[in-house]
Amino acid sequence: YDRYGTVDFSGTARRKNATRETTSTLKTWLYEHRKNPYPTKGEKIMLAIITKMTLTQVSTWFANARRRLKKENKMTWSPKNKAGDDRKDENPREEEEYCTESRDQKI
Amino acid sequence: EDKDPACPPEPCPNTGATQTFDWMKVKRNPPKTAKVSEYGLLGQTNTIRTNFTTKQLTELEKEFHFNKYLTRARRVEIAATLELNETQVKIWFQNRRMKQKKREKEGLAPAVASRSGK
DNA sequence: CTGCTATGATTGATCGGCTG
DNA sequence: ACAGCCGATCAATCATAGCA
Repeated sequence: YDRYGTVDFSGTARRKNATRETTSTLKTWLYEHRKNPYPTKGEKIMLAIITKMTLTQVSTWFANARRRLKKENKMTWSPKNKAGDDRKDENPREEEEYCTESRDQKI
Repeated sequence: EDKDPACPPEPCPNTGATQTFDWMKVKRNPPKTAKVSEYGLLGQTNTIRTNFTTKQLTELEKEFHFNKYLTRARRVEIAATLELNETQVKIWFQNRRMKQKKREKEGLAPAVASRSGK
């Protein structure tokens, strides 16, 4: 459809949410690589096969997941609820003085 | 490499530690589609994602159908006609090419997953 | 049934690398 | 030197799924 020309036409790509197994696989990979959650093309293909998703969907999933995580800056997604327990992240942790890297404001 | 035999349906690692990895700190430069508004200052005219009008998109799409790549001259022409930056036109074409490629690749071999047919 | 949030997809634009 | 392209990713947003 046309990027929001509101041309919605009946039946066009019914976006379906991923199944639990699928998200579980992706989340596991993401967590195990939380230091560098950027799967290579080969890894994406592997994950795509395992989850039966397309390469694009896997890429999109990771892109969205990464952004979400970054936005919340809190890796607390896994359980996110269910049983009791949960939120608990005090400490705004804003230390990290602005490191040295900074955009040289080339005068 | 690769150790993940069981792979329980639940990562459930939660260490509580809200670590912040460097990839999370990556900030991108804000789009600087500077266009110097005719209205003078008024804050940076744009710093945001420009929204192409339907007309502009239609023209761009039409041109794209004509040729996938633009020449400098053509780009200048189009930019002027649509009131866009040459850069915006250039970027639009690049993105459009990538989009097309992706589409082809995908719409031409999605059902590879064995038959499981249904 | 209603409202809201989680999530998949789209797209203008950036980043780094490569090339003519 | 250097601009344009590619591939990947970002960031903001749209639209819908799905649950309270």
